[in-house]
Amino acid sequence: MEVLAHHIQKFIQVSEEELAEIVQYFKRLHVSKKKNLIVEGEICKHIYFVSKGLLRKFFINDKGIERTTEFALESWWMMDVLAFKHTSTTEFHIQAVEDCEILAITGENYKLLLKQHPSMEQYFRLIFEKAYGAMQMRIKFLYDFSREELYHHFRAQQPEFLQRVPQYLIASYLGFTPEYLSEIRKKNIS
Amino acid sequence: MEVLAHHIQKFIQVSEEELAEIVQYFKRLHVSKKKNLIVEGEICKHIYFVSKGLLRKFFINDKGIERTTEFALESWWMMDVLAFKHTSTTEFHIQAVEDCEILAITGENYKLLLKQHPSMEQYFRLIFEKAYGAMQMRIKFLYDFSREELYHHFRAQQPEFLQRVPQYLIASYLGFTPEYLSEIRKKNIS
DNA sequence: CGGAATCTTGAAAGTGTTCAAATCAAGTGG
DNA sequence: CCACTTGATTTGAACACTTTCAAGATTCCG
Repeated sequence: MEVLAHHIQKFIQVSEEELAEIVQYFKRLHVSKKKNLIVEGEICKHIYFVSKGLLRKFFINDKGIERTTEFALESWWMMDVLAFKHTSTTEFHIQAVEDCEILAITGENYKLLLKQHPSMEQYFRLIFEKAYGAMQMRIKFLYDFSREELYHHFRAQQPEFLQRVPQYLIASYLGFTPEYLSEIRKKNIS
Repeated sequence: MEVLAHHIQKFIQVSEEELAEIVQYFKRLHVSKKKNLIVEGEICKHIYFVSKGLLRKFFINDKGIERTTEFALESWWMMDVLAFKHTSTTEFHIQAVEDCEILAITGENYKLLLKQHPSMEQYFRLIFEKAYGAMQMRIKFLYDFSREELYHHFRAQQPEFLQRVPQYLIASYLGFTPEYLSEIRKKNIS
């Protein structure tokens, strides 16, 4: 819970007492490597905060191939926002890449939390502003770079993932095949 | 201003009096076709609400080609969130595709508005939630579909744009060349 | 040690781009 | 209202980037 509490304090001013109340809306989950928090077709009842470990979000296309759309590590939020907002079925899987400690909050508790603690409106406004901003830049990169350039950019900007995530998931995230990643790496034996 | 007022009321409960105060934080702009609201390299001082017309956001890549990353029509917000948050230079241009009526708010007024009218925290939290959700789905489509499929999907989901936006901008938005769009269209003379 | 999962290799096939030129459409000034 | 100029769309051939498939090499884990 301390990781979340600390994260909230980075964004808004809130007393220790209120913070103690806030974190009680969350429940703690342990998820071991390769286990799913939610799978395609299920009603999306929670959003997740990573206090330890690394999650990925992916879907399976009509050829049966997994495409990873997001990673989340410590202090990142992970969710299917739209499915959560509407309490509808998700098209995604959320899976642990490493053993994880997760804080989860249900839709009901989310609404209650925002009602009882209006300063959390500001916290989530800031979180979503930031997440939206990151997505706008991500779209730009997807439009600007070739697959090979995406790899070099990812490698330069987020080297921690290369340490913690197997190659075939990196390829899945960058939108190409493991074979092609292998080829790119061969060219840059540096 | 009515368009914005109406939009706010769709998301939060707010009295007519407060609404009247809220809209005063915005200034009204007329932007004629092909004119820019902001260009690459400028400090991003505003976010924009489209009350009439159609905007696009684009950048220019190293080959000098424009890539359109977003469109916005009536009642949509348009912004470079990150540059706005940090009052930094933007990498984007925001341009009118048609003659537009725009409501703009500065960073200072945005902060003031949120401070004076806390219910606007909720409004923007909901706006960003939704925008973030839309982006998550957009990323999924970009990962899931070929360029040709993206066109068919766009055509099916947002036909109003095909009416209002020239083909070369559609191509620019879908991430391919006008020539290729032409080829796709030829195959589907239906 | 053995088996499964991951990573690499290379050739053939596909998807989308580039370039140059032709056609079509639209707005402007006379 | 026509003629002209510019902007937008189409065509086709050659090329580049990325995938597919099938196989082999390597690493990880029980």
